[in-house]
Amino acid sequence: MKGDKPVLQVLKEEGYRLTPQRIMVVEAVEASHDHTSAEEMHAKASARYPYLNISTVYRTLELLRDQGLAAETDLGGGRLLYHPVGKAHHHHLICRLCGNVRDIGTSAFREIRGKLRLDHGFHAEFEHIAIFGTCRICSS
Amino acid sequence: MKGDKPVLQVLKEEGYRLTPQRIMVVEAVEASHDHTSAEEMHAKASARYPYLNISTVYRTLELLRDQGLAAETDLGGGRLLYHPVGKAHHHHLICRLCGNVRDIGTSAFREIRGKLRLDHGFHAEFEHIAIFGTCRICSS
DNA sequence: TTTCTTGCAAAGAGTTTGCATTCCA
DNA sequence: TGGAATGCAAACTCTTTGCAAGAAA
Repeated sequence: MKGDKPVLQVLKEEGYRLTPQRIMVVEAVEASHDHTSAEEMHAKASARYPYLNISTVYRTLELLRDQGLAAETDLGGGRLLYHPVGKAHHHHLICRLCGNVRDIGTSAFREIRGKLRLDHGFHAEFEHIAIFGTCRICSS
Repeated sequence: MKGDKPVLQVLKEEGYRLTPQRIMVVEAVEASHDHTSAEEMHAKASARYPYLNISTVYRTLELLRDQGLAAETDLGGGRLLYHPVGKAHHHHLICRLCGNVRDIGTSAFREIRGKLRLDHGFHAEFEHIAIFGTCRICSS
């Protein structure tokens, strides 16, 4: 995180050009409440700006990630997901049956985090854990 | 899990042919102490049986997975990993710096599992969690 | 103008699939 | 022998990259 400056302003100050494509991708990242893939962003942004190439999306996401302006997460499934930094950390309960994703806070993991450090000397990041299972509705 | 019968015996009883290729893959899975990718198995098996196609490896792994004879895990990284079933469940501490993977038991997660069920009615599977972070050595 | 960005197409990695050939039971 | 399994090549998904054309400052 680079303070609370708008992402576009940071990019500009770092000497990067504010092209329409980059603006679109930045907006797509900021609008992604949940984690979003490059292809989803491309689809979303293409609706408003038809001439946006998927490789530009990837390049911009790479730029944002390297600048610490977007978080890249690999939750499996063969694709990378992105989301704005600065949002509170959270984990995901993913139902195998209905596919529903529910976000939960980090409090439940606080204890185990300490335990891993104590027992294994391991500093867990525990930022975006995907927990698979069965949700309340589907298991009843 | 289908009892404790040897994998090859189960396959035979289910009417699948025991080809040299399948035997090689089954042995590769059973020999994989850690999780192993299809390509690693192919490389290993090819050493002894040169005419083993990678697509046969994939097909056999799919068969073993569907028969409940091998576990498939997606720990991210763009590839699927396989390991024998029957081994005790465990989780992984993966160091972002040195890449080292350390297995830990499930006891640390027992508590949180109950918590998720209580608080969210969510039945977590918690079988193969990948926890990223920094290991003892790298963080010192 | 001049360097940075983009688009396009091609190349990757990992995985899946169609089809003719091979081979196990 | 007959049906299942394999090998091969092509396709497929997601991502990266080289290079010429285009655009921001």
